[in-house]
Amino acid sequence: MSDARRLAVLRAIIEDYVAMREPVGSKALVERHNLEVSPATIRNDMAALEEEGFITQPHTSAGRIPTDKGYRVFVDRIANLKPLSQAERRAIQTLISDPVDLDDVLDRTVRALAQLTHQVAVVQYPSLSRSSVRHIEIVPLGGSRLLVVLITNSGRIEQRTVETGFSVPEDVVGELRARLNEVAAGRPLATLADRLDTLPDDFRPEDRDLVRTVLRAVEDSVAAGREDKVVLAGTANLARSAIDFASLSPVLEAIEEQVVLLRLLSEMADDPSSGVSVRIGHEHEHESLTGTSVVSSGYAAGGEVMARLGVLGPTRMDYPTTMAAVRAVARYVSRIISA
Amino acid sequence: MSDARRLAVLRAIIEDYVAMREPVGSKALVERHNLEVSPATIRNDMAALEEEGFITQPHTSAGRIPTDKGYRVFVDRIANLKPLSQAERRAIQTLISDPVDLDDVLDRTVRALAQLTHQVAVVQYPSLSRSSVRHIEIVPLGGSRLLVVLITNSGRIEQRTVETGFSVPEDVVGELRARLNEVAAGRPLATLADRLDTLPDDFRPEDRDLVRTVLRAVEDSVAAGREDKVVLAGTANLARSAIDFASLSPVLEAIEEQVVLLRLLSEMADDPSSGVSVRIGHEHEHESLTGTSVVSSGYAAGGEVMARLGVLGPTRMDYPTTMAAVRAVARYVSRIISA
DNA sequence: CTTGGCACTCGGCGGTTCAGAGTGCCAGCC
DNA sequence: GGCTGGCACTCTGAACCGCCGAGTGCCAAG
Repeated sequence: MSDARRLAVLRAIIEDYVAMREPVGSKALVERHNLEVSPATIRNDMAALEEEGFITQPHTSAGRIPTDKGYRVFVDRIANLKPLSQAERRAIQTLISDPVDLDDVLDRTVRALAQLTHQVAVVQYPSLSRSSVRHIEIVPLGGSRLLVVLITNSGRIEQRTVETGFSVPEDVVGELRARLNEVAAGRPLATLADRLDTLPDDFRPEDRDLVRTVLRAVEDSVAAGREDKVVLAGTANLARSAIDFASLSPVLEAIEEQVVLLRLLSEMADDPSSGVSVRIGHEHEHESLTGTSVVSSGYAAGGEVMARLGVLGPTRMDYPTTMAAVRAVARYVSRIISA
Repeated sequence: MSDARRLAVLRAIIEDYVAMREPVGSKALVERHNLEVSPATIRNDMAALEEEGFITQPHTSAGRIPTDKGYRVFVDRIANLKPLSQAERRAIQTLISDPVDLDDVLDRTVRALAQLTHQVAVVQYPSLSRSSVRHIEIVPLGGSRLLVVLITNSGRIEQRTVETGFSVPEDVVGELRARLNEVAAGRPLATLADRLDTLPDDFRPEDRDLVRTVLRAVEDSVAAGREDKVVLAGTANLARSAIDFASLSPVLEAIEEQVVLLRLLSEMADDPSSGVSVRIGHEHEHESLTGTSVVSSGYAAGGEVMARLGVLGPTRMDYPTTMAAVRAVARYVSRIISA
């Protein structure tokens, strides 16, 4: 038995199933793909493929559908990324052009991704702990409250209101700001926590408590649970792709619980050759998301990978196109952010 | 015919229909509510109510369901807001406690609202044009770019990167910041545009272009389409409440298209007595949202109404409870923000 | 190894039947 | 005049049935 043909059959089954959304039979297969053998031969191949666990029958006397394992070998060994059309490339550029700030970039990015893939798109904000300080700003809010604004090299801006316990004179704020930036600017946020104890020593004794309060606010931004943030788009695509109600609800819930999404993304590591990462169906740990695949890619700011973006869709999805779109968008947004 | 009883019948029909999600018949009605008349009598009342357009039959020989008009008189004349339970009040306070900033407040608020009402919740960010300047911050980003950060009295923070065309010395930035805040602080953003032409005159001639650039960035934040922003939660509740697929898709799309949501909210004005506003089914103009009602309320920062929050749900919803929840959350968030 | 033939399986579709819930109407009653 | 019980009628939804067709597995022959 030709091993190459069997893979061709698997490919054909997946392509047809993705397109038609219906179990595909041996006869339809030879008609729509020029396999140059008879249906009976295909049936033998199918039996073998089923034996190996790549395809399955919903019930006796129905066609075959791919299993998660089947999709996996399709992604790994059979399919190639399908290059984006000229129009699609232009669409990405148009959609993400002229952003006014980071929020805007990510918002447009996630929309572009949703539109391109017709699926639910997710974009993670650049990780704070992997960013460095561009500027720390301190703004008196009147009374004894200060607003601490942290601006990172990835363009992300975090703010915290802090209660100092006493009113801070304007000139002290000014000096504090100047000194703080002198010390912190350019420094990775992750290393700031280490110096939290020693940093105040550089300041006048009477200002040290104040410095500690401000630094704690900065550190707090990076603290667990605070630093991660995602934007979503394309939820409406769910209604189109889902077949039944039951499959829709758990996905909506996962989307709502952004923690789940974040865990999902952080579990993934890009394939070095394609630059994207794919989790198919039960490959991820979330029971309710069986039937859902994730295609994601890291994106970079200033050369270093900062966060991930990607899409969620039914395991029955067009992987080559989706993977290509995710990769293209990730590359483009990296360029924009690093600029 | 007793007019009071007819309203009681309408109330009973609505309550049962909301609870059971099925057309309700005359017999079931007398059994579940002590109306103290026979089913036949109720049938006469029902015929009259149908005549007036408050209820309708999906088909002959089925029970009755309320029409949008029926819900309307229910909300206006029959039902009272159902006070929240002690547990619910506590839930609101717990969910929205200890916010770190405005984003956090609104995020928690929208989640609380979704959880309380089991529906899709929407919270609009405080309107910029109704806010005033608390502080304008200018941060050099290196090269010829500046980051302009606008902080409003409602706690909202907007940022824009501007290209000055030349590198601006640190001390000019410092002076600019100081002078700008002197002039702008406390001033309503809406009036800032008016002074856009005259403001630069207060500065040194060589700095005026720079001032204009910065001011344009501020003004740009308030410009149409930029200033409106919403947060959403509870999308997963849709899957629970919707009966069929067709009713779900348009709502998801409207949610995606935040413009639609914003228009929807801005069309509404609070009833002075209850403090909330209700749009039922076709009462709003969006064809695809027939079948969807909106319950919303304005919320205030510092005494003035800044924006709206509310929920979207099926016309078949528990209005008394929903309205009470929306009102309670609006009041609570107003208190938090104004603090 | 491939192929045509063949018997078998099973889901989905259309048609039919049936019970139940609900209605409208009417005549009688208070 | 409004309320009520009785009655005939309507319509949906569930259950049932039988058939068609797509699809399979197996086998014997090429």
